[in-house]
Amino acid sequence: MATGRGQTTLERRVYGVVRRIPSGRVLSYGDVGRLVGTGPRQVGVALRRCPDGLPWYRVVGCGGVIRTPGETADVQRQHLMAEGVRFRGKRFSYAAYRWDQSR
DNA sequence: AACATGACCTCTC
DNA sequence: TGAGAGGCCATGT
Repeated sequence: MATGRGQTTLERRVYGVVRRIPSGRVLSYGDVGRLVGTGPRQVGVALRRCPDGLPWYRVVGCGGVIRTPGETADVQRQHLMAEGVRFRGKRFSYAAYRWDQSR
């Protein structure tokens, strides 16, 4: 059921941050949560809404791991590789591709 | 108002 | 290095 508003304030904040992630860069659920002032799980719930045009695939699990369930995981990996992320098996170096806002 | 759920994270063995 | 258990906290019922 809709709550009246299409999305909550928290969701809008999450989307706002995710939208700012540049191509070829990634951010973990935990980091996004830090930025918007909430926990990692809430970020996952928010991204599950997945609005059109949102680069949701640039949000990954800690340590450069795809935490997305089902076939969506493959889609995400394809998107990331297309932006230059080089996977090492099923993981990639999160430290190397992490979006550093200060730069 | 209370309970169950979840695209997570961190600590321990 | 890898696997398991606990903790968190907003959302939906």
